[in-house]
Amino acid sequence: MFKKILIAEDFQDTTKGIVEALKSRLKIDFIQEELYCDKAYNRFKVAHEKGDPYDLLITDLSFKESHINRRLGSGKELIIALRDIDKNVKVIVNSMIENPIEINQLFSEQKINGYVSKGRNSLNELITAIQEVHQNRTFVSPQLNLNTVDGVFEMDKYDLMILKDLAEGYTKKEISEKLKKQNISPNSESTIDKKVSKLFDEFGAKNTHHLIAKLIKLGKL
Amino acid sequence: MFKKILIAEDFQDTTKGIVEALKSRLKIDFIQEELYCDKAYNRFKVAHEKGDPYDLLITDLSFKESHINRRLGSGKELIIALRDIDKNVKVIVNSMIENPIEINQLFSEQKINGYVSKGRNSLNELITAIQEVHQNRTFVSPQLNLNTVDGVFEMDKYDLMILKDLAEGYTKKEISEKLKKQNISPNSESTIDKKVSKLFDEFGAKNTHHLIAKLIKLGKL
DNA sequence: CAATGCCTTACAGCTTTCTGTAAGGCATTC
DNA sequence: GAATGCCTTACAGAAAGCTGTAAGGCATTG
Repeated sequence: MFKKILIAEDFQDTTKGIVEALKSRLKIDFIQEELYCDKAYNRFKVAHEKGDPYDLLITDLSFKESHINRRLGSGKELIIALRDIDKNVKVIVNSMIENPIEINQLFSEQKINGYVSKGRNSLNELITAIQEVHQNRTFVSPQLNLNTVDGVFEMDKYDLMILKDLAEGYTKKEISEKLKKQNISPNSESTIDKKVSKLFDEFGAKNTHHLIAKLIKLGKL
Repeated sequence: MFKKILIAEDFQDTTKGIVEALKSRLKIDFIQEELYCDKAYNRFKVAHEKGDPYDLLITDLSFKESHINRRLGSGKELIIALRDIDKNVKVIVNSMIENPIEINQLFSEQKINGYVSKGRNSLNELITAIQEVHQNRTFVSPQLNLNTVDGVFEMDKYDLMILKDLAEGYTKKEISEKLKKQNISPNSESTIDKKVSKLFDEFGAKNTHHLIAKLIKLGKL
């Protein structure tokens, strides 16, 4: 099992939960917690130079801004920086972000080894992820759907297009005209009405204001 | 000190971190964790009916959606429901939300006793909050600026309040009525219209959809 | 105390949103 | 090929959004 683990996570309660689980369930005794990306980076660098490197990083993606220490502001930046020091160190991301595109990029570009989506089972998933990654496999929280990477969005893509335009202040009439110009069908104002109304039900929104707000907060727009 | 504490929080790692801290630092031995609002509600209700009620609730505000159990979808809804059972139970909110308006509403309308903003020191703050609330005082994370508690809102806060309600699907008529009920002035539909129109100019938005989208992306809503 | 400017409010009108009904196109099923 | 279901579209009416005008309140200024 991993000997030295570095945790970068800015929520104190979350960090403590992870450390507790790692110690009790995986019997890992060297765990370093860091609340800031820069500090995590320094820890990692120093350990590497001393010839006693960390062999696993568990990091969040989003970090609150702070007045000091702001060279590295996100988990992604941290990973990129660490990859300059050690190309092969294992990395597991533990974050509430669920955007498939973003997650896939982390695997393909930052070469991360596991992705755990924070939630009701995330501590158990993290344990599994660590075990999988230790066996040189990758891990992704099962509830995430990373299938829709290439190509087939179809339905959703159409809806998203409309919603994006609405969020940018276009009226439905304007959107209808826009679609006609681009030879995209369906394109009637009426159909747009129906589509959006259907989304009200799906997302429990009262009206378009509400729907747009919800979708942006969900990171879908 | 509190004897029975109920924790409602859907991130498993966070929950474990809190439980660990409460047990080790406050020597509280009866702690119930729930990952769903509805389950927390049921726990609370049953305990109350049996004459062995919880005396503190620690809850998050945002909960991930789930397929089952969706009567209560947020911490706020949970608190409102619990207040029907027990008007006086102490409540501490532990959330990453930092919007002063929203937080003030929780104090004034839901009568919460403490608010801890998740972050690099939130576990320590939570411990302090519990001690303060146990002494019948309130607690708010010091980094939060909740100056504008009673009566007189500043320009910005007033505008933000309106925008936030719009983003939640309220119509301007409804918002006007809401303001009148709370004795906040100005409160006419007309004034709300003017205020929002002015914000269109300030933020270069074409209409309300656009404005809401921009403000959320800017992190102001 | 008259003049000025700013804010609040009411109202009018015009546009957009939202919802329901109805008709036609198209594919599937029996 | 008749029946069925789903999607697209048109249209209509009610509600809400948006914009401009006008009137009154209130404080400031000269």
